[in-house]
Amino acid sequence: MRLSHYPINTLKEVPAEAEVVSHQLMLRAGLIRRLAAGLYSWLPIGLRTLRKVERIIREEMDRAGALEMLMPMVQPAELWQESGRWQQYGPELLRLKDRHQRDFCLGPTHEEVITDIVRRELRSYRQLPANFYQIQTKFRDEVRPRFGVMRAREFIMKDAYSFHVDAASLREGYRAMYDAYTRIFTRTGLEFRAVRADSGAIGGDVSQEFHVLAQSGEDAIVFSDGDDYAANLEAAAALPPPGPRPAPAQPLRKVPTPGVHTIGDLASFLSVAPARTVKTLLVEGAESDVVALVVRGDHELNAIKAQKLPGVAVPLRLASAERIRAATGAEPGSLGPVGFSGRLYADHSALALADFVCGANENDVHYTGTNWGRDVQGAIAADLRNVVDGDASPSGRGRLKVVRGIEVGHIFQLGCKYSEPMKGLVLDESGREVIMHMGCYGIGVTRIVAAAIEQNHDERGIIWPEPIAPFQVVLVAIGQQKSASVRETADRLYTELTAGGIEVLYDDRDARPGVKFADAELLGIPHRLVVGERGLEAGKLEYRHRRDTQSTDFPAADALAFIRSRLAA
RNA sequence: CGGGGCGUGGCGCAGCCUGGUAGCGCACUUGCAUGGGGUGCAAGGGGUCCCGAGUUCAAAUCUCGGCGCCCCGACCA
Repeated sequence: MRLSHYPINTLKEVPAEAEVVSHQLMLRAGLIRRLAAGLYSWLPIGLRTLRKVERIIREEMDRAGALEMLMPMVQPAELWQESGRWQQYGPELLRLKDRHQRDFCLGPTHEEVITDIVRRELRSYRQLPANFYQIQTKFRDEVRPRFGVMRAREFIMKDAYSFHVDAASLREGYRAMYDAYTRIFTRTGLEFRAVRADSGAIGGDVSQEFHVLAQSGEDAIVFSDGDDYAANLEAAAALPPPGPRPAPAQPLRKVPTPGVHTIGDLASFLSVAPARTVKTLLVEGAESDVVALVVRGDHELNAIKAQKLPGVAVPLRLASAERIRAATGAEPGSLGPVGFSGRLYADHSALALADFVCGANENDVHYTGTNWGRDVQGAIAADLRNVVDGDASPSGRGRLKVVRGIEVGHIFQLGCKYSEPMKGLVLDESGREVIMHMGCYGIGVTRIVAAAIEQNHDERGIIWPEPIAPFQVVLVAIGQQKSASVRETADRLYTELTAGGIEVLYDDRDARPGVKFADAELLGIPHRLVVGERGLEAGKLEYRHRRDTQSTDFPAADALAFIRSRLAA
């Protein structure tokens, strides 16, 4: 492509709405433009990268034996009522009516539609296993779309659905998708990690997420330095500390703590480590009561773990101030387990403490020297907290490390969650009707592009991983308006390289060198070729990789071979 | 949804407090110069100041209502 014929401008200034680098750079480089909140147009250069990502996904899905198809984005309400999600899904599901006042929604995902197709088409176990996928636009009316294409309302997703006679076949199909995903993310050139996940709203039993590692990631993921254990922070188990709890050494004592409402305040007021204190959170119970959750002062409550406990309302909600007062007689900030009469869960680490500090359920008063058993009865041991750096790995080997990640893929063994209510049945070998087992597998295609930039950029702009760069080579002609030899050489190179199957972005604009270099770097094209009068006189061209700090000269005559060798490198 | 902030040429912003001619930088057009790291000079084009109502002789500016967007907290590819 010749830049002189490309009318999209790059931006020198950062648009105010863009907070994260990938969003800023995508706008500045002219890859995307915003239409409305969470809605983006893909401009030609951005679309080239998007298509490359799609191509890699398509090739690997095909190779894994999945069959591509395409389902409508607009879906009838009946299917969603059948699966029960018309009620469950909430406001993220964009609902609409047609001219006959019939209810529809914009598909946020396609389990219902595919299950409907499969239950009509597949009758026999002999047709299984089957895996269907599509690369298609999804719509989720996000509460707060942000970070550009990273969390947009409309986005492109690759979604695949597999169907099996039994759980064993599902596990096999799942494994095949795991392998395909590993190949896909490896091929995109991104640094990623597969982690165990909580299956959340989509449901099912087993699930793993694929994360691109990046400081700006919205998710916390943890892995062990001792083996291959890796999990989303939400799903990472915290082990009970080893060894028995020390015996009580101090008497229970009330101390006034005026104005102390946080663990930080408490720790400095009493000069104790936060790890010697305990915080008590009251949450709504399942039976209109309140449930107390106790974690060590320096730990954080894990909401996913907490809402799985018997008696806790789903989704997890902190109790209101009034309910807290009614249950304890105190305000948040002075709560504690001593004398609490309702259901009481305590995290393993909190339970391992002796002589700890906690609220006294009396405003501005705390206890010191608190001990389980002696002062608090009926605490149920549970894993309630987020793991932290240095915790022992649940695998039993190594220590955990917490890093940030961007979720770009998620695979699930759904089991019969959809096929059962929607009657996805086939006949098995013995002629009996059995419910199909189902897996589903998603990739955020548009999100991969943003994640790639988060992981690969510098102060000058994007640095595309080669497999998904919009062009392989940027050809910069310097002073071609003045110099016929520069112009002719650059034109000839462009023709030659393009004919040789190389994707070249040819900067033939009547612009100054600085402008061209700056744009080439902002756009992040991996290989840069410069044609200038200076080098040409010596029969040389200049080559520089986007990650290099220095250019290298090479003979103008071997351009094609030279570039080929660099592309292969 | 709850809390904070912002809506002024395509983009980034000033002006608003203390009402009276709409301004700066980038981008764009034209000309001249320049020609290896966002070049210089000059001349231009482009704005219902988010919308509506009110106060006033007069509203970008003050008041009220609406809409839109951004940022901070519970979800997801």
